This record gives sequence, structure tokens and C-alpha cells, in this order.
Amino acid sequence: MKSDTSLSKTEENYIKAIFKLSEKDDQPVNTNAISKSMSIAPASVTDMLKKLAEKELIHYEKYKGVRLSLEGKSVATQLIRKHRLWEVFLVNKLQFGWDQVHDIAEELEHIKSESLVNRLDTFLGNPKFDPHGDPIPNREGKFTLRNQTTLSTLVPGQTGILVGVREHSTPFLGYLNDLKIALGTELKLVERIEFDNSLKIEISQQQQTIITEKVGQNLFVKFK
Amino acid sequence: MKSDTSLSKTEENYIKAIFKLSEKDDQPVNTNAISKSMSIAPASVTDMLKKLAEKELIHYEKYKGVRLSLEGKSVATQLIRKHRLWEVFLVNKLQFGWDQVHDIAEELEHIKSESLVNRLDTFLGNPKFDPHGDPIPNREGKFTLRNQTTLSTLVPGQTGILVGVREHSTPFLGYLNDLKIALGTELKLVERIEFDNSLKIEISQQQQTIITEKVGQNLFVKFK
DNA sequence: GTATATTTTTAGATTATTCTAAAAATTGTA
DNA sequence: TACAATTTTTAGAATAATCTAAAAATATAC
Repeated sequence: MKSDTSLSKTEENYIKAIFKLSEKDDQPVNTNAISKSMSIAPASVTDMLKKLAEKELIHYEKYKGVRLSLEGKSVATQLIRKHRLWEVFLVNKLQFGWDQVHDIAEELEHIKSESLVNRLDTFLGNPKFDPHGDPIPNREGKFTLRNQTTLSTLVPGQTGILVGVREHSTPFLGYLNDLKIALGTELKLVERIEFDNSLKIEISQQQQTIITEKVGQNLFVKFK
Repeated sequence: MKSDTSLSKTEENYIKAIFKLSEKDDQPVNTNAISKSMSIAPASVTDMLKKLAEKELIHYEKYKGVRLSLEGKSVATQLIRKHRLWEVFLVNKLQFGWDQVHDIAEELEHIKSESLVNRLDTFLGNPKFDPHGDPIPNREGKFTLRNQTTLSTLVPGQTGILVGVREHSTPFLGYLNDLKIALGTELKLVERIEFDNSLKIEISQQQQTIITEKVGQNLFVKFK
């Protein structure tokens, strides 16, 4: 805890990658996993891990994988905060589509200015969720939790409101656009097809479509 | 004209430095001048000039200095456009002071997305001038010209409206803040003191102060 | 117009981040 | 538990941007 030496964009990206990989289970993250998620050779990852350990951003034991230190977690959280706030800005203020903002936010999140982030937060009205429904940590790094399930867990006849998406890729979000599915859209599970678990759904009490199980698992809904 | 290879932040900074140095007289820029303005050793500048010449962003002849190519000028202009638009955003939307935005805009100007800049421009209402009164080039790179003189050229008794500042440093702008001088402020030249050419001025038809000649030369005014 | 001063370039190193190939450690298997 | 497969690390090299010191070119001064 300290090292007021500001981090490079590269170092920040490693921290973020480690955070994302350990988000679910909070288990140590393997060199290989980082390598794959960042498309960087394992040997390069090892080098950077040494450097980050030196800076006390991670706990690293050779061959044993890494965990973020408290400091490292804080860095990751602040990056996520910035990323998501910028996404809100791009969608709500600049009228970008939710499928167009990831890459730009990926650049903007590295701009270093605490007052910038906090003013942006205020300007946007202290949003709690980004355009994909992901929670935005507050200044202290606290995430607002939301109870949600995936569409695929509903029982036939049940209706949910879309509150988030698991997958953020442009193709997936574009597909949802085509189906007129956006955050807040009402989705009713009409029928589960036994053969392949695909789902017949009704969108906004209008058209019915079939979506695959995989799509259903990527749609977070809250009960209506 | 081409080289779709996107430039590094470093390369962009060299282009911008060369642009600023040749802005006034449009003369070739010396290695040493670039070195000084960027606080980088002359030898490093030479290396980069070779690289930029290779990419056809500058016309470079050994020992003869450099000029920006058309392509180079366009890169510089787009950077200035981005810088100034972001400054408008920071001041008008996020309530930063005009003395606080330079460094942040210096980072934001390197974000690469044409649609981002153009949407930002629209969002801000297509401003023609930034918070320091500097003109913002449009999409095509055209600057709006404004007829202006400096406060120090007024004749005693004459009044001007502040439309810009030559110097952008935080100390200078903070000094103006203290004097309650901002863009749009009415400034009347009361008297020129022969001894050292310092100026007695009246601010917003209120308090009178003495400013040095140098300060007067850094204040752009239009006639009331 | 030659000698001196200044500017610019070259040469050789350094740092950060990356790579490939090979060695070492760990894990999985039977 | 021993061998094979996998993962991770080490070793050595490459690229981009920088540096210092020295050489080369240009400019200045008398």
C-alpha cells in the first residue's frame, strides 16, 4: 500500500485483466489465463507479474498464480469505475449505441485525474449502472448489487425485465438491437423447447422469437 | 498522403510541437527548437524526425530543419480540434476552471475516434472558441478568425472586451481569476505609465489596477 | 575567409514491453 | 510413483523512445 508512482497503461491493463479473471471465484489467477485473456505470450506475463509484485499490486508466488493486493483491487475498481462512467457519458450524452462504446471507453479509462472522474460522475447524475447494466463502483469502490437471474432460468409464462447483459461484444449487442431488445425491455419466456433447450420468447408484448439457450444465459433479468 | 498506420501518442506530440513552432511565421523548425519546447534531447529529436519523414508527415532535410507536410498539418489540426473541444467540455459541462483543464485535455486529445470528436462537437453546440478564446478548427480543419488586438495596444480611455489570452499557464490564469478577469470582461485602459509602460486599467467598470506591459500583451481584446 | 561557436547528427547505451525457444516446475495418468 | 503432458519461468533478442558523448556540419565573428 503506497507506491504513488503512477502506473502505465500497460500495467493498468494487466491489473484489470487479473481482476476480471478472479472476479467470480476469487481464486489465484494463472499466468496462462492472463496470457490468453490479453493475447500476450506467457513469458511476457511472467515478466510483468514480477514487476507488479515489486510494486505490491499483486501477491505473486512462482508457479502458484497471482492475487491482487488490496492496492491492486483498488486500482482495478477505479479503472472499472472510469470505464463505466465514460460508457454512460458516451451513450447518454453523445448518443452512441451500447454496442459502440467499449473500445472508446477502453481508452478513456486510462485518463488520470481523480477530479475528472468525480465531476463526470456528478455530471451524469451518479449513475449506478452502465449502459450494459453493469454496476458502477462509487468513489469508495463499492458496487451496487442487484438481484438478477438469467432469462434462461425463468419458467414458461414468466416475464422479466432486461437489466443487464453478460456478453458485451458488438455482434451480440447488435443482434439484440435487431430484436429490439434493450435494457428495460420486457421479456416473456413463452416456451422452452426440450430438444435443444432453445427458448421461445415474447418481446415487449409484441413479436415472438426463438433464441438459443446460450443467448438466454447472457440476458440478465429481474422479475417483473 | 496516406499511411493509415495510426500514430503513437509520442509521434502526435512531436507533430503538435512542430505545428506550434511554425504557426507564426510558417518557417522551417529547428531541431533545437523542438528539443527545447519538448524538453527532449536534440539527438532524440533527430531520431524522431527521421521516423516522421519516413511516414511523410514532415519534409525533412538534414541540418535544414523541418516543415509539416499537408498530412502532418492535418494531424496537428485535428489534435488541436480535439484538445480545444475537450477543454470546452471540461469547463462548460464539468465546471472546471479555465486554469485547470490544460493537462487533462492534453491526455484526452490522444483518444482516437473520429465519431467521438464529431459527436462531442455537436453535444457542445459546435463551439467556435475554447475557454481561453482560442479558435476551434472545424471538421475540415478551418479556423474561425477573429479580429483582435492586445490590451497593450489600446489608447488611454479606450475600452475592450477580453476575447482571449496568449499565455495559458495555471499561474497566469489564476492571477486573472484573482483580478476577476475572465473572457467577456470589459477592460478599460485608463493610463499608460511612461516609466515602465505598465498599464492602469479598469475592470468591469469597477476596480482599477496596475498590470505590467507583459500582462497587457497577453490579453487579447476586441473593441467594445 | 579562417577560426570559433553553435547546431545537428551519429554512435552506442538504457528502459519498458514484447517475443521465441529452451529449461524447469508442476500436474495428470496409469 | 514414475512418465508424459502441461504450465511456467528463464534466457536471449527485438522494437520504440529515450539518453550521453563525440563527430560533423553550419553559422558567426573578427
